[in-house]
Amino acid sequence: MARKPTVYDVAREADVSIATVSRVLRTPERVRPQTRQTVLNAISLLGYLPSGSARSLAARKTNSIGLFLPNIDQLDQIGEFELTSDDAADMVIDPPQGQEDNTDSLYFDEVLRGCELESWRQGLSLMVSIGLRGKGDDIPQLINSMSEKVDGLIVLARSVPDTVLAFLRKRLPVVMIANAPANQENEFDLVRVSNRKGMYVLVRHLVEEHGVTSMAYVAGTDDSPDNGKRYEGFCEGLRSEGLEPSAAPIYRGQFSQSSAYQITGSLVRQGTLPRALVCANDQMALGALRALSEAGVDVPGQVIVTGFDGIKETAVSRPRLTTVRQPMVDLGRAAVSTLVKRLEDPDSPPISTELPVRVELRESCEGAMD
Amino acid sequence: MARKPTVYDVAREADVSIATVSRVLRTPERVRPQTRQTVLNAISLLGYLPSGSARSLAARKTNSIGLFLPNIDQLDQIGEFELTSDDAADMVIDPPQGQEDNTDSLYFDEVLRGCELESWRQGLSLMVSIGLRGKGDDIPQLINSMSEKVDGLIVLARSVPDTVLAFLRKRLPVVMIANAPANQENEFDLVRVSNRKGMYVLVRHLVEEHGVTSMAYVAGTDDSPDNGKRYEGFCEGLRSEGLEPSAAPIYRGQFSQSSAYQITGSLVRQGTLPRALVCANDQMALGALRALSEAGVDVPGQVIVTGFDGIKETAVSRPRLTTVRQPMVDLGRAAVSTLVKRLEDPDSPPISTELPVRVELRESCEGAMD
DNA sequence: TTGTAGGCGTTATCAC
DNA sequence: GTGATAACGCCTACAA
Repeated sequence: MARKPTVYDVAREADVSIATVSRVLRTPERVRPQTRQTVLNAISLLGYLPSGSARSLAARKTNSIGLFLPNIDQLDQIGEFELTSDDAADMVIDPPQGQEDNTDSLYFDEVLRGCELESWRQGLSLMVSIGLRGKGDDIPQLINSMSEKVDGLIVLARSVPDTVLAFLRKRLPVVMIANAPANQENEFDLVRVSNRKGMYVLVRHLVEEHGVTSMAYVAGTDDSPDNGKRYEGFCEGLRSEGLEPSAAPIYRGQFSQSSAYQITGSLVRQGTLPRALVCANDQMALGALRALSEAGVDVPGQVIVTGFDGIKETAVSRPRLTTVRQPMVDLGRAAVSTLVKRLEDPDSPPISTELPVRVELRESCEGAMD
Repeated sequence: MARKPTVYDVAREADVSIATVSRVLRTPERVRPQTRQTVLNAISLLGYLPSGSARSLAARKTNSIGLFLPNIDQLDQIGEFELTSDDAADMVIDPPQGQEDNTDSLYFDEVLRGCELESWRQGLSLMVSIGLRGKGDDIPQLINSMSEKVDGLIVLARSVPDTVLAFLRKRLPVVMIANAPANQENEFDLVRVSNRKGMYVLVRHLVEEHGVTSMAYVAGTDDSPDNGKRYEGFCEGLRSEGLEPSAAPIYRGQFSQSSAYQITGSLVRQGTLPRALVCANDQMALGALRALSEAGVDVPGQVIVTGFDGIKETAVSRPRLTTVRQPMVDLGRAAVSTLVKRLEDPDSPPISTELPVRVELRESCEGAMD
């Protein structure tokens, strides 16, 4: 493979000017069919492929967009990767499961799918990157890696530190998925789900269909807007049923299985289990389920448990978990769609979209009133 | 936000030449500290961000690589996406699970993670795209979308038609994950796992530790090289234990849960269940498990079941499934690593890497001999 | 150490 | 319908 052919090579081969070659590619109808064919032949003969860089430079846009996902694991621990061909097979007995946090990645992967899909439909290329860790030192690296190569950015909540976010935002359009930094909600293009409404509907269902009057809220970290919105919905749901939210205990978890596992364990030992444990996410609901199962507490007979997010495990746990499913793929698609709008019209006011969620009823609350 | 600032703006602001600005960015040590600082100030004052296109054009490389994943769903069915803000929540009872094929995506997502990770480590940007469907019509679209913007490509097996693959290969470096088109195995840079060895070790384990002498192979589609290699390993395993491979029945599935579910159901009804069902992938093993469970057949007591791939469900099924785990993240990392080598040295001979797999023993074959 | 100038491969605006 | 030619924003000898 010699040097890559350019328009000049094609032009020479077809005996036309480079302008004509360009036209054949961009506006074929403005070229006489015969000339066009000659050029096309030359192109395929030489195996010519236009240079994206040159094209982007001239057109002043890249037709690419970037997506930042949160970093799952500690990237710090990632070392060299050694390429060694090794036709072998180890054997292990009952391998431990991965860190529980990994299941989060499912969420992101679906969002990614959505972005991929919609970018493809819109004729855009999608550039993907894991987010940055805390230190701002990585900014130069970030710049080199991505933002200089795209027309706009999609950022999943908390995948990029606020300072970096501010930096990027000054330079190119940014769409946030899930939520913006505190107090800047109406300055960003935003795509999110109706956390509040989902929890609201769920709580009302518990009261109306299952006669639950005593429920506790197992919260996530308080700095999470998701958690905040969900708690709001929880309170509103209670209130709309004539129940007093302040009478419902809050137990503070960390969005993790283990946190809810411990909390639930304590409640069992103290004998202070409510009729229903409403968890701020699925991971915690699963943790609660595990603790209850180990304690021999019947779900949903004695205690109802609900989650939030709709991760895959909810459909295979025992009992299967009632949850509020987020439309993750649509989140991605909506984000791309929003970004495209923003690129077309840079000065329009912020676009905010709230996608509906879906309450999915399963055994963990089913038939509990009977 | 006015027009984006360029080197010229920065140069003017700092009262230096554009060459100096460039040097500050690329080779800071060759600039007097004082000048450097002036330039840096101007840069941050203006919010200057170098243009990736221009840089790539001048440097004759993009520092980006592309990844093609197979398209999961039928993209044809994907329509417009309408942006509508809708603070709502539906409710459904016991929603059906997604199409079973979706679990495949887990596999790809992990590969993607690996690519992402290693690209990041190597300072490269990663461009992601779902593959193309059969028709070659999409080639122009493909060209515009991706190959013109990257230095090299990573392609997951069967995510791109062979014809398109041939086209791309002529124009830029391509690394295949899993396997190359038939009869071209030694022309490609390849990264794969030791399917053969994994199955071999598994089969020997079944014979030696569990005394299994009667086993059946539940195959995937025969056009799959994976399936072929695994079957080879199966046969070799038997042979090495003094058993005759041709005496072991093959049941032809489609890599899908339902196919194995039906096959297993038939075996139950016919009363022709072997001591062990060795499945070519996890999906089929799960299907078999389901059929056996419904028929009241004890696993592993009466029948041992094994899978291949190591998808997440294997760790939560009942009983949990013995399987051969593919190091999916490492596949991705190895692919990027290979591509980097190829880019550094375009003319070296094809690089082929085979990563070791890991046999994971769980209840579906545990204690079966006791 | 710093500046000048040519080139990277396209697109787009003019004339012809 | 086609062909010069000037951007596009950056890099990099080569000079100064």
